[in-house]
Amino acid sequence: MLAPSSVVDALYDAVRHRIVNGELVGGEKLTEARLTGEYGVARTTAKACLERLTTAGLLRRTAHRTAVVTELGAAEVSDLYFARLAVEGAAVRRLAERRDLPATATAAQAQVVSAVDAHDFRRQAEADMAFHAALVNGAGSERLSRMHGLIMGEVHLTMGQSRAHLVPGRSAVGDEHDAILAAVLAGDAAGAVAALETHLAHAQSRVQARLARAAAQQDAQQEAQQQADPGAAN
Amino acid sequence: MLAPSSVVDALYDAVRHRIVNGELVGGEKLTEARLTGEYGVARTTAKACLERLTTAGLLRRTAHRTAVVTELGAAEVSDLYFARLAVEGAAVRRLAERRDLPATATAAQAQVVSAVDAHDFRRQAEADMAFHAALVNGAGSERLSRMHGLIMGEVHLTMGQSRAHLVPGRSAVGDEHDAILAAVLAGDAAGAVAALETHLAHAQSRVQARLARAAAQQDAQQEAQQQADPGAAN
DNA sequence: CAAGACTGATTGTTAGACAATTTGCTGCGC
DNA sequence: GCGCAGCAAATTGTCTAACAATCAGTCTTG
Repeated sequence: MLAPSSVVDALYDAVRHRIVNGELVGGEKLTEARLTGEYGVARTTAKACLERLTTAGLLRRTAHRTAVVTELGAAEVSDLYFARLAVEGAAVRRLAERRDLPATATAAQAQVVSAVDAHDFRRQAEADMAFHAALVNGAGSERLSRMHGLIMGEVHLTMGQSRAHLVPGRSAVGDEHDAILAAVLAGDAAGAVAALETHLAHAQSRVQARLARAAAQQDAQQEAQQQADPGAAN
Repeated sequence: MLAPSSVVDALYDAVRHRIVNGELVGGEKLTEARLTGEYGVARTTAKACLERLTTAGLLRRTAHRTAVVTELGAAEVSDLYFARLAVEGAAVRRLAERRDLPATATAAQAQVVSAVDAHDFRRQAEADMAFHAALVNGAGSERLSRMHGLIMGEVHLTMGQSRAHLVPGRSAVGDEHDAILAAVLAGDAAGAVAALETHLAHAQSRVQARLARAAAQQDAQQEAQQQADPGAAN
């Protein structure tokens, strides 16, 4: 893993990690001056970095307004997974048609299983991302990979938010990944896509459930606060 | 159509138009200094613009090297259409499942037909882009639209190169568009996707044929030159 | 004739400046 | 007390100028 030669690249990676690791929480503001101060770079560089993070979906920004760390709502998560299925589905279909099982995918899958066994959520998330990226890259379409990269930043975001999530069953994730790989290997395009679809549906429902819990918790907090200080009600 | 409020936006649009209209030909170099001089903007602005054009696929650039206008080869066109089918296919499938015919799509289709009748190739290309964009946007997925935008720049490129192309049959394009819309309206998801697939396949084969002709022509030119000056070979 | 050094062009990054815009606050009138 | 105009601070958008790093071609030299 070589260090990025460009300052903008390095800064991008640094901030990206802080975001997906939850160090920079959703809704937090990120001014150009802040990056300038924290990393000792020129404002021009900071601006370029923010622009990239914005196109990657990790930040939201409109003209003349400060960039804020993306906070995905239920509808947006749903949209994200729809787009994800479109891209990964195309990749998996092609892989199955060619009976081409990318070595990187099986390697990543092994990492997932190992991380699950070790209860290492961070590593599991990374390996899961690597697995899906391997499927798409394995399809050998530069543009499909680019499109995938465009949305995987946001996907990573939903995983960062789930650091403390419960492990589903024993390891539904591992089994579902295996099902996809098996169908690909069998040359069963429709089956592979179907397996991918159910896998993504499960993943999404976990995210949505956690989102709903978080929203309920926040509501409860607000209510409690309101009861303690009724005058401050909107 | 409001003028872009940002200088970078305006510059981006201006250069983009010059590229897709063939004024800036494939392989041509675009330095930051050149934009600075031609448009009277700061180099910072020019650089930001070039970066955007690069992510849109209209330019190619590697670190420390001058950006050049993208020139698509046969393999890249094939890849482009594969990615395109993945995105537009997902959109059309969703539209059919909802039996949702976007008004913008039918409007764009009318424009296509009218442009075909008028033999106005430029307008036909624009309307065709608008039609496909309307299908995707009609699906209502922000991320799918973003991904589509990521590759439509390159698609536009292939159309700009075909300014002088022959009209296929009478208007296969119009009929194929109609077939897609009909299937969507009938709620026939599989049929709509299939219609889209054949449409895109035809479109691609036209582009590839033109590409092959151009390559053959270039070879012939090279050969003639070589015969006139044999010593300069290789 | 080939390998290496030099030169010009180009990009990457920084610093500082100013205009335009947004935002939060202040104070005014009601 | 409340809404609203306006002001001040913060922030972004763009520009100018400069220097270092890198690349492409040329030129020298053995």
